[in-house]
Amino acid sequence: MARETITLRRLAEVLGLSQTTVSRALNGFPEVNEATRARVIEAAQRLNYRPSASAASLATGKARTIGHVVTLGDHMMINPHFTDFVAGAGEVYARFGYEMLLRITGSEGEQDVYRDLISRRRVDGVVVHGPKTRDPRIPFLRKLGIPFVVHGRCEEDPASYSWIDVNNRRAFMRACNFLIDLGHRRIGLINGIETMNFADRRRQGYEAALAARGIDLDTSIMFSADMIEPHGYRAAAQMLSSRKPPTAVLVSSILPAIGVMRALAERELRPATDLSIIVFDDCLSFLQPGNEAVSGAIPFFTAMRSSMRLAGRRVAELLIEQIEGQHSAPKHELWEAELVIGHTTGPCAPAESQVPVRVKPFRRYS
Amino acid sequence: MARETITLRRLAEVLGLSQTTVSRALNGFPEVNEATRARVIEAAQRLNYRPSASAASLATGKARTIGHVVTLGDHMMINPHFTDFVAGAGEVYARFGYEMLLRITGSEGEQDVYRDLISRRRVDGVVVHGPKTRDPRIPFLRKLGIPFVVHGRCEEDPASYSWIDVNNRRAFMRACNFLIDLGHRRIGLINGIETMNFADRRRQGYEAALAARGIDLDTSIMFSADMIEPHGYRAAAQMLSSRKPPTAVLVSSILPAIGVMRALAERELRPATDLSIIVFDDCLSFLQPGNEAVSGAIPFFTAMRSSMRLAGRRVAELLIEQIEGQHSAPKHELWEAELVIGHTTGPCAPAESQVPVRVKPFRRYS
DNA sequence: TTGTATGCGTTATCAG
DNA sequence: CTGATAACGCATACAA
Repeated sequence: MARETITLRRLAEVLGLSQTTVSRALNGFPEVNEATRARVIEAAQRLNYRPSASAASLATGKARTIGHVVTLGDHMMINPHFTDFVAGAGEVYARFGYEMLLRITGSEGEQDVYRDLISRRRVDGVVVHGPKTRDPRIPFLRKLGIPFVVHGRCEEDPASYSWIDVNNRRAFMRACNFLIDLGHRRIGLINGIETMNFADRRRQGYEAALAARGIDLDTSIMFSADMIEPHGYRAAAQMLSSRKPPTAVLVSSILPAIGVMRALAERELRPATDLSIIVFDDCLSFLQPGNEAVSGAIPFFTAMRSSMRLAGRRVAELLIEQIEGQHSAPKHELWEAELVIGHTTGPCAPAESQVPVRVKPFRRYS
Repeated sequence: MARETITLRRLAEVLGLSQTTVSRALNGFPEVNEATRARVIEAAQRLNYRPSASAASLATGKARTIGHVVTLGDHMMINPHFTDFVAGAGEVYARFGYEMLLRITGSEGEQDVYRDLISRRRVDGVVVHGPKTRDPRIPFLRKLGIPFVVHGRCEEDPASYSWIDVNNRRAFMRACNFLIDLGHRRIGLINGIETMNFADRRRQGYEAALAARGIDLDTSIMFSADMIEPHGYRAAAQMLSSRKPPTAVLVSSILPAIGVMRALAERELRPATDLSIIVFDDCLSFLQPGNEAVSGAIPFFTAMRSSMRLAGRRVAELLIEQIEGQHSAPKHELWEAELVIGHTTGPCAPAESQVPVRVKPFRRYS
C-alpha cells in the first residue's frame, strides 16, 4: 500500500499555489503570508510531504551529509571506541538535520575513499579518525579544500586545520607520576599502536615522567599493539612470567586492561596488591554502569578519563560550524584527561617501595 | 587548490562528444564503440570525473544507499555488537557500490526516522536491528512497501519478510544441557533484555532444558538487563553472595561475562572450578585475538558462538538482492550457533555432582 | 505577497 | 553507433 510519493509540484497543485510559494512557505522565508504558510504546512503534513533529498541536494549544492571513514584494523575490526564517538556525533547531526555516511575500508586506498565521497558530492565534510603522527590524509583534504575536523591531530602543521584532542602526553605523564609517588619504580607500558599519534604521545608522557625521576627505560616491559583484550593479556602474561615483573602498569585502553585482569586471575594475583594498573579510559559505554559522566560509585579501574561521546559531539559541532559559517580560522581544543582513583592502584610492596603511602579512593584531580 | 568539479557536460565538451555517449560509455552500455569508450574512460580518469550522486539519484530514482537506524540503549549507548555487524555489511556495500547511512536515535519516534529516510528517498532499503518480540516497525515497513531485512526476527508473521537469525532457543538449550551433563543442577541465567526477541528465545531454551531434566526454575538466579559488563558483575555478585549460589551460569554476551569474571576475582574464586560459565559469543572483534573464525588456540570462555560480522554480510547481501532483483519471495536463514569448549566450564563439584565427568577442551560440536 | 522561468547534473527516450 | 531532448524534484533570480 505504498502511497505514491508526493512531490512539491503535486502539493502546489493541490493547494492551487505555485511551487515557489510552497517551497518558500515550507522553508520559512519571511515574505510569505502567514495564512498561506499555515495552509501549506497543514497540507504538507496531511499529505506527508517530504522533499526529495537528492533533488534538494542537486539544487542547493549541499548534501547535508557528513562522512566518516573508518579503517578496519589489523583484526579486521572497527575500533570499538568509534561506537561512542559516533553516538555523540549522531546526536548533533540529528539536531542540525545532517545525515551520517559511514564508509568501511581496508587500510589501502584510504585517500581514494575521501576523494570519491567528495567528488561525487555525497558529503559536505568529513571527520578524520585515528590520525597518525604523519598522516597524508590531512594535506590531501586540505588540498581538496573540503571542510574537515580531525579527532586527534598530527604533528605537521596542526595550526592549519581544526581538531579536538586529548592531552595524551600529559595524561600519561600524570598517571606515571602518580604511580611513582606510590612508590613504584618498575612500571610497564601496554600501549596502542605507536604510529597513531595519540599512542606516540602517550609513550612520550610515560618516558618523560620516568626520565624526570631518574628511572631508566626498560623496553622489555613496553608493549605496543592494537587496543584489544588479547593484547593486554599477552603483554601482562609475559611481564608477570618474567624474572623481574613490574609492580605497576600503564594501559592504553580499558580493553587490554581487561586482558591484564585475566592474566592476573590466571596466576591468582590481585590488582592493586600485586600489580597496580592505571588505564586510559574513553568511557566505553558497554563497560560503564551509566553514561559518560559516570557518577557516584567508585570505578573499578584507576583511570585517566576522557569521554569519547563528548568528543564526538564537539567534533560534529565544529564541523557543522565550519560547513555553514563563513570560513573562520581553524579551531583547536586540547582536553585534559581526569584522573580518577579506583581499586586497581596501591602502594608498591614495601620491599621495593621507598616511602609508605596511603591513598583515599576517588579523589578527582581536575 | 580545489580543482573545479568536473561535470558530465564539461567532460563531453572536452571530448567533443555528446553527454549521452559519454554517459553510455561510462556506464558500460554495449552499443558504444570500443574505441570511443576507451577514449572516454581515459579522459574521465585523467580529469578525475565522478558523477554527482544526487544528480544520478534524481535521474534514476535510486539512492544506492542503505539505512541503518540504531537505537540508543538505556545507557545512551550503541550496542557494541553493532560494530562488527556493520563491518560485515560495509564490506558488502563497498563491493556493490552502496553507501551506508547511519541514524542514531533515542527510543521514541523510531518509526518517524524510517518514514523520513524513505520518503525523502535517501535510502533504497533499511536493515532492522534488534527486533522485539512484537515489533511495530515490521508491519510499518511492510506497509510502506520498502525493501528491508531483519537481523533477528519477530514472532508475528515471520514468513512475510526476510530475516537472518541465530537459533537462540536451541543454542541456550544446548548450552544448558551441556552443563547438566557436567553434573550441574543449579544453573543461573544472565540474559539480555527480554523484550528483545533473541533474549526471550534464549530464556525459552534455558527453561526448556531445565524442564526436560526435571529441574525447577528459580527466578532468584535469573537476571535480565542490557548486555554490558556491570550487569554481569552485579548479577554474579548477587548470586555468589547468596546462601545457595549456582554452580554454573549461562551468560548472554561476552561483555557481562567479563563482569562475572570480575565478581569471581573479587571473591578469589575461579572459573570452571568454582563456577562454570558458558557465554553466547558474537565474536566481538575487540575481544578476539584474530578475525571471526578464531582459529587454533583454545578460547578462554566456553561459548555458543556465532559471528556478527558474517551476519552483517549476509543481511546486506539479501537486502541488495531484494533491492535489485525482481520481487522474489522473502528469504530466511536460521543459523545454528557452535559450541566451543574453553576454560570456563568443568564438572560440578563432587558434593553436588551426580556423576564425575571429564571433558576435553576444544571439541567442536557442529 | 505570489508567480515565471531557469538551472542543478544525471539518466533515458527517441530519432537519426 | 551517436546525438538532441526531455525528465527527475527542488531552489532561486527575476518579474509582477
